[in-house]
Parts: sequence; structure tokens; C-alpha cells
Amino acid sequence: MQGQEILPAIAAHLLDSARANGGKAPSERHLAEHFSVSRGQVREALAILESMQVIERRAKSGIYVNTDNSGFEAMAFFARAGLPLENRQIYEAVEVRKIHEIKAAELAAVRATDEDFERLQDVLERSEQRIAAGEGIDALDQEFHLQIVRATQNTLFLSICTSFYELGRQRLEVYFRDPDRNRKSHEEHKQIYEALVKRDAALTSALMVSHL
Amino acid sequence: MQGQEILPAIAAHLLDSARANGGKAPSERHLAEHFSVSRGQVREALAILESMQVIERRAKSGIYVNTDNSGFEAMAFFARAGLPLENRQIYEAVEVRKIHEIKAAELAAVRATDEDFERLQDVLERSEQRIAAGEGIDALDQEFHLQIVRATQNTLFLSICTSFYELGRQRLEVYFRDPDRNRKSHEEHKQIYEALVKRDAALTSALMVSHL
DNA sequence: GTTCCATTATTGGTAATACCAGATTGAGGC
DNA sequence: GCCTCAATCTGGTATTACCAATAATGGAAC
Repeated sequence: MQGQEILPAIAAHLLDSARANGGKAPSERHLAEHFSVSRGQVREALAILESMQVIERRAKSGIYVNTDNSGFEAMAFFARAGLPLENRQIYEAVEVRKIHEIKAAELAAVRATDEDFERLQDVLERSEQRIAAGEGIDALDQEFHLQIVRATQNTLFLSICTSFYELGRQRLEVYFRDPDRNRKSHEEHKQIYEALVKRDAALTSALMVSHL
Repeated sequence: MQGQEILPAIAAHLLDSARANGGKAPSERHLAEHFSVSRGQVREALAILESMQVIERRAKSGIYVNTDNSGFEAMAFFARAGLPLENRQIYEAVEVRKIHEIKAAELAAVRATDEDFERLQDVLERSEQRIAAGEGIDALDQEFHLQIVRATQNTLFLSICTSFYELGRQRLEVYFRDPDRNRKSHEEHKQIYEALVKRDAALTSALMVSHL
């Protein structure tokens, strides 16, 4: 185990230990020895985890894991690191994601630029090729949705949505094993694209609702 | 200058230095000396800033500030720390905030519990008292909106919105100097509350649109 | 004056060590 | 069983040192 990539490992270890120990996590010195790194490295990782409110460091006492943690930063980190999320967190994230997707579609219909349309069309073409070759869409599905969010011209919106995509990656890979779903999803994407080009916000939004 | 609270100070210093130096920030050793803390403390702060993608640390080279940074984490941190945001970031945040507020009102109308109604009523009563005393609403206005988001029963939603409120604090304090605005805002809050109690999602949402 | 290269200084990454003072714990006395 | 107090553990902080790659510098060659 070596530098920088220890963050997820330490996070996972903290969560496990805390679960088996009533919220209390191992000391910095223990963690340093366990992962064969210096205490400084451990403290850097802990500082980040504390900034995301995943843990709390109490001076002269110890490290405590926030069990009821549902902050956005923490969720995004967990998703990125492949750490397990609570069922409630997943449910909430899916709901918030839907809300964003639908609103993004509506805004994109009004604001999308020519470059946005080109990018979307490119994604659709590549999807078509993969389907024709009998392969799954998986990553392209997310890229399509991401490009729609991007077409809102709101980078903050994009930043938030990107976190949600990382969350759903594993689930979607399984989902897109089924060729029928691939085709169906692709057809809906094409419809959404058509609505976007017409700049029909209401239609785009409605199509997105039924697509999700 | 002493521990833990140096993060905002270091962040501000990095931004200033980088602006005057083409993206390049002072070295860790310089920062440590400037703030009279150890290099370890500086590195903890830098680790957090890097996790928020505010900076990039290139080994054996230096620290570089991400100028085109528009990540959610960074925005939330900047707002919390009272650091200046780009105009574009503020504009985007206001838009995203509106979207959330409106959707929250719609969801809250369906999901609000008795406790939620009590909390909202409490906020309204306190607002009434402050207005009667000729004082401004400021914080209570935000509390009202926050309680509505809370009534969606989606803690992730709440987490995201909380970040936006911290952003708008300064602006709102100025806004609520005007007694007329206070009264008007309070009246609209009462209408929204009535719509919520009726569990009329469409009406609540519509009222929120015109309120914002 | 310009170009090119070798030497040097600087920089982030990492580790090891030490001290502080409050929190925690455990043993001993009552 | 309860209380008291000392030994231990813990996070917070600072200091020092080494590594290796980069960036800066200075001089040599043209």
C-alpha cells in the first residue's frame, strides 16, 4: 500500500472498524502501522474525510465515524471510491438524480448550442454502432445524459450530476447486459434528441420522465 | 494564526498568490513560514483543497490553482469560508437553488409530516414577532425554506440546499433591510404554508416560483 | 548576442521522532 | 460497589531529514 490511493482504503477500514466498535475507529498510530505509512499520510487522509464529515476527530480522544452521514460530499466520495452506501442514501440519490435529469432536459431544449447537438449526435451514432455489433451501451448511456446536462450551460449543474453518474455505474453495467433494454434505451434517446432539436422543452422533459 | 482555522486563510492566500503569479502558488514551505505553522499543517489543508479540486499538487513542481473551478464541493467551501465566487458561479448557484426550491415545495406538499408543519408554523410565528417589532427576517427566511426542503424527507436534497443557503447569506442580509420586503416575503411564506397544509403540490410549487 | 548544456536550488512526497495536554482507563483503597 | 488518582492513550503540532524529479541558473560554445 502506498501514497495517495490509501484514502479509500483507510475510509473502508474506518467504516468496518467503527461498525464493529460502536462508532469508534482505530487511532492514527494504529492506522499508520496497519497500512505501513507514516502518521502524516494518515492525517492527510483523515483531514479529507473530516472535511466531508465522514468522520469526526476529537482531540485527545479518538476518531469517530458519523453513522448518520448523508452529506453530498460524502456520497460523491463513496460512489467514486466504490464504497457501500446505505439503502436510504441510494434511494435519495436516485430521486435527486431524476429531478436533475428532468430539469436538465427542459433547460437543454432551450439552451443547447450547435456544439452540444453535435456531441449528442456523436454519442447516438456510437451507440448505434455498438448495438449493431451486439454490444452493450453502458458508458454511452451515461454520456448521453451527461451531454444533456452539459447543454444546460450550467457547470454547477454538471458537477452535481456527474457525482450521481458515478454512483449508478455498477448498477447500470448489469442493467445493460440485456440487448432489448439497450435498443429500447437507445430509441428513447433518439426521441429525446429530436425533441431537443425542436427546442420543445415540455416534450423533452416529458420524454425524459418516461425514460427514467 | 493557529490550527484548523487556517484552511480558509490558506485558501485565500493561494488564490491571491496564484492570481498574481499565473496559476502558480507559493510552496508548502513558504506557506508554512507565512502562517507560522508546520509543514504538516499546511499539507493537511492542501490535501483538503486538492480533494475539492481547488488546487492541484504536482510532485517536485509546485501547487497550481484550478482557475476554471466550478465543482460543487469547492463552491460550498467558498461560500462557507466567505471567499469570493466568480459571477458565473453565483449565477449558476442561484439558478440551481431555484430549481431545488421549487421541486422541494412540490415534494414537501406530498410528504410533509406533522412535525414538519409544526416547525414551519414555529418559523412563521417567530417571523411575525420580529416583523411586529420592526426587525428584519433575514435568518428566518432561510430557515423557512430549509424546513420545506427538510419536509421532502430527502436528506441528500437537504444537504445540497444547505450549501446554497450559505452562499446567499450576505446578499439576503442586505435585502431584508427593507421592511416592506420583509412583510411581503412573510405574506408569501404564509401562502406557501397554506398550500402545503392543503397538500396541493401544484399550487405550492407555483407559489414558490413567484416567491423566488 | 544567442543557444545549449551541466550544475544547482527548489519542490512535493514520505518517514521518523518528540512533546504537549486533555481524555480514558484501570488499579487500588475505602 | 464506589471513589480517587496515577499510568496510558490520543489527537494536535512541530522539527528534521532524505529522496528524486523538476525548474532555474550560470557558464561555455558558437
